[in-house]
Amino acid sequence: MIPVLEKLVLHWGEMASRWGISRMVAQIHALLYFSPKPLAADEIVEALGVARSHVSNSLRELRSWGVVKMVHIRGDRREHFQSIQDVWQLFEILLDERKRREVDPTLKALREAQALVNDGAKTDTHTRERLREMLELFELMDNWFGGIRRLPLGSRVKLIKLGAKTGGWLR
Amino acid sequence: MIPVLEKLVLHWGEMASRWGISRMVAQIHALLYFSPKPLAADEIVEALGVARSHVSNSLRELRSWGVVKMVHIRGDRREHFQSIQDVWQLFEILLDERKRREVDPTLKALREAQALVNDGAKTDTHTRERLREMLELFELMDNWFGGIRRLPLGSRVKLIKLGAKTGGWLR
DNA sequence: ATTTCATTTCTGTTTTTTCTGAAAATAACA
DNA sequence: TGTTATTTTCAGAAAAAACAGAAATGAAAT
Repeated sequence: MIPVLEKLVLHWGEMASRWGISRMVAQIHALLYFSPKPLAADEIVEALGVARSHVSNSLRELRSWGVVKMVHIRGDRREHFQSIQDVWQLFEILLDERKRREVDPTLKALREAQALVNDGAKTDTHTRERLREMLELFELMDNWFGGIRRLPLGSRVKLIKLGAKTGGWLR
Repeated sequence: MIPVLEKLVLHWGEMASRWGISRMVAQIHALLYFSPKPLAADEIVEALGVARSHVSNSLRELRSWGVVKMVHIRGDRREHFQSIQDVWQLFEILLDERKRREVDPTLKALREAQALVNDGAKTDTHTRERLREMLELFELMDNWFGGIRRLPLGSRVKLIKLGAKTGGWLR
């Protein structure tokens, strides 16, 4: 593997635990994203020095998220895999996935707790107030996300680019 | 523990792994956040049925993030702990921490890789292009975050509330 | 149809993370 | 200062996650 590529793949792997995914899944994705051509499972095995079965399972996970696609290369019997190339599309999938896993379940739990309180469950005033505020925050996040998600991708990108400029918010 | 409170604490614990923190840390924080009064370490031990030492370590972590403070209760020799109560402040700390752990190191790695390429390291054209795009995205995120972070908290909240409204972005 | 190559499933091992309990350290009180 | 209450440190046990390798399944080619 070319040094620069190797460095990136290893770093992706190191970051994996912080991103809440397994190291191998992250490494494989980095490899596919930065590689100039689709790779067969065996080539991934060779590049990363890992068990064939594990590559198979990791690829399944990546495909289930929609960040990696299977492609057929003519003249080769094996399946090949390639990552989505557009960073913004990748970013979007990542964000959706995180919201689904990290926000939605808690929003649900908070609503259920609120429902219990409304039905007269015994609760301290202070607890009730904290619950109300926390639920409000999560509802707001949910709406915010829904709102920005409804815009076409191009507008979202523009919006972020605007916000990145100094003073872009001040209007 | 009151049922509603217990439900919330258990849920926080379940979500912990998805949020990239340990279960106990999350449970303790939920307990302190929703509880009407500061709690002593022993009270946490009793409420959660966990080893004293573990509570101590988890509290240290929470304090290092600044989400939990120590308070003295007169007439009680023991230390007591309470969570920051303002949800927006909590949210902010969480976001800062995540950026620090999940974005900053990768931004650094991407810059280093880019520097290698600029210094003439052998790289495929395609790889180089993917690197450039990915770095651009991360730089943008970094700037965006820096920009919004520079606003006073109140403005940030307003901005999110605006974005949450349908059509709030369309102007 | 059977042989061959490729992929997946499954079981067990290794590694990592979380958590415990005893011992050491620290701080309050008399 | 000595005594007791409280907190922290640390080594290792228990639980969870990542990973390997063999066996089973499936799919193309002759």
